[in-house]
Amino acid sequence: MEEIRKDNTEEKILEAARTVFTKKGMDGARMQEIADEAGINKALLHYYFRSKQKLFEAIFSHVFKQIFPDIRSFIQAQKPIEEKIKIFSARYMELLMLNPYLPAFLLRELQRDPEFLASVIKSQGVNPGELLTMLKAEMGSGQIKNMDPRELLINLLSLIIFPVAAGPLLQIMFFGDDPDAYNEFLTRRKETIATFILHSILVK
Amino acid sequence: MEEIRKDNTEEKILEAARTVFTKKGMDGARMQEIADEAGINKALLHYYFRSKQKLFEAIFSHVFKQIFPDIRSFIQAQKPIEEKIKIFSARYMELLMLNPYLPAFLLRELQRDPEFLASVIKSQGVNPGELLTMLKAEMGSGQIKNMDPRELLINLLSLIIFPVAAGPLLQIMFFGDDPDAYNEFLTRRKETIATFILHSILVK
DNA sequence: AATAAATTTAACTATTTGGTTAAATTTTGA
DNA sequence: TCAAAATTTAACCAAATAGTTAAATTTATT
Repeated sequence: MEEIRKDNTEEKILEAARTVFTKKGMDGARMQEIADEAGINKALLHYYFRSKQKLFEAIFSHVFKQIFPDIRSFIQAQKPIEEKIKIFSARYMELLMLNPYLPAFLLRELQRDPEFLASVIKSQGVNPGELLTMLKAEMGSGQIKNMDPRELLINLLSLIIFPVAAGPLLQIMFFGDDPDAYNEFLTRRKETIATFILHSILVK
Repeated sequence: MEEIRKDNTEEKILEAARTVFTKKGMDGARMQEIADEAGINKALLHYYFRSKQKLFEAIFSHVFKQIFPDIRSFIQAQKPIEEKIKIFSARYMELLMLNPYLPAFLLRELQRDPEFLASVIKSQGVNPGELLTMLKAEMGSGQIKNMDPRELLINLLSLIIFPVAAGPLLQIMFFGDDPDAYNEFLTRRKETIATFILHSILVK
């Protein structure tokens, strides 16, 4: 059936575009390079996606969904706050370690075109309200210290995302330019982030 | 004297280039736009800086020095660790709030060309060794909990840099797209970052 | 005033790049 | 086998852009 074939080619293109776009950004990416990476020619690339912009938007939305996944999928409401934070940071770190280019790509593009970002956020229905409410509840029940829940969540995201986004820099400055040493560090972080945060916020 | 005049124009160019490059990145920046921003024409721009690459390298090094300033200048060795961390995060936050485009610019470009980054780091003699040694000493004397000092320093940098780098995103997602609310948040952070960290690492 | 340097003007080159086109070929489903 | 869809080939166009050039003009130095 054409559909399978079409899906395959479309998949190949999207995968290739993701690779090139996340590494080089919208401005640095070349349609020819995406075609090469997908193992097709430029004519076919435009046959599937009319323009670079269209292709970019498809990639951006996709990547955005990836990096703001459905939080409910990895937070179980009934678990204690310790578990929630441990699981959240471990899962998120794993996600980023599999896609190390995503954070810096997102940060770069959202600076280039904040309006587009806003439209994606709206259309995607990203809403941290639920998470914030949950944190607020934990504070109300005295499990963790009282503070602006946004601050706590942003701290958590900072500790998870920044070390991946700044990977090349940290690797050189702190790990003797050794990718293995850096990756071991990231792996350890899956646990140490939660520890670090919990030490700070748990009411003892 | 020509020197003063030359300096003025060169300064104007560097300032303009900094503005355009940090906002749009190497790939997105246009020489014409830099010339316009500097209030000169393209011919003169090339008269001062032979190529876009040369100009970019000048900017990158400059920006890099800014964002990795001489740490000794704002950490006094004799103060207790609480003070050191408070002052460090407050000063660093102030620096970034005055230059909000720097973090995302750095992250973007270091991903585009890690080799160039490495050469800049070497030539600039950036070396966190001193800071790490200081932290290790504080741990040895029982002031703060024992941990990998790199982890502590990276946590500190994460909490400071990420919320600025992800500014446009956070502003939309957490602050109702209100720049004032977001900026107040950043201002509060000058203190809350230190509090958050100290709660986590101080030996009570 | 004379000279040299800084700056502008404006046209131009060469290259890159996104995108198109049309014809040929291959693949696929009916 | 036939028709439609997918893919390739190869040439092409138009726009953007980095960089150049040379002459004219302005500004500063002596």
